[in-house]
Amino acid sequence: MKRMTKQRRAIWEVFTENPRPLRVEEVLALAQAKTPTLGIATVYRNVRRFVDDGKLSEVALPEIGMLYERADIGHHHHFFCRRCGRLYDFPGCPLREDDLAPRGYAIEAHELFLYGVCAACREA
Amino acid sequence: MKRMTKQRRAIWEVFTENPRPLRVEEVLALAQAKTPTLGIATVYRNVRRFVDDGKLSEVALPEIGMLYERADIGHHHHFFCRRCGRLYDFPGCPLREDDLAPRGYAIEAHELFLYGVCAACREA
DNA sequence: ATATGTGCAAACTCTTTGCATGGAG
DNA sequence: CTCCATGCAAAGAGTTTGCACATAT
Repeated sequence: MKRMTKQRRAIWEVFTENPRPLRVEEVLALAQAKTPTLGIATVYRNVRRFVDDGKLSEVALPEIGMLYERADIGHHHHFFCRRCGRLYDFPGCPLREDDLAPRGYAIEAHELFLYGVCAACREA
Repeated sequence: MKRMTKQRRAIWEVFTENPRPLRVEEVLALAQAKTPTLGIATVYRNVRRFVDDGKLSEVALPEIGMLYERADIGHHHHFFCRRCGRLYDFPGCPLREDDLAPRGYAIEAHELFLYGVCAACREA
């Protein structure tokens, strides 16, 4: 990361101020509050860059698309509320990779997506 | 499903002859062997239709995109081999949905994706 | 005979890239 | 002062849609 421009700083701040998976369009909207001239190509270039540098993780959600969140929050999974459309981080992991593989297969990583109704929507 | 055209029949046959998740481009190539004039728009329209009718399931794979497979093969998960790029169905499921939800959340569905190296690639 | 289905091409969405300008170091 | 980064606009990839023609029923 050679130069810290105001655009790059604004994009990074969006991720620290919003600790959940964000879409590129959300990042653009939130960062434009700080740097109004910001263009979407710059957002794409910077999130890619942050991912390459290990500062952001990609969250590729079936049906929803690619989102990004800070990489330093540890292994966890995601829950998508079908009623309100919000995406939640669920801490922890119910899986042991050793138990998942048929003989001969080596599991190196996994992703688990949960769908349902969140606590807030169930109460409403 | 009002009419059984030769295109629709060819597309369906591709799924019965290839019982694994298929990309739209694969479906097109395989079905064109049966119906050379087949266009890609027809494939898109038909897989959508089959999904709506419950005959195909969508398999939305992070990083890979949307694939389709017969809906009658039951609950299972998918394994992506990082070495050869093949996608495998893994029978069964290591999860109990009841155990996954923090208090107040209702889990209605889940998807699990596994990444690693398949048995064939490990032997090679 | 009639309306659904097809094929083509244009439109659309999401993402990437080329290039001239701007600004961090 | 240099070179990396930005903004714009154009280019790509993947998917959807409008329309006239073809065809299953």
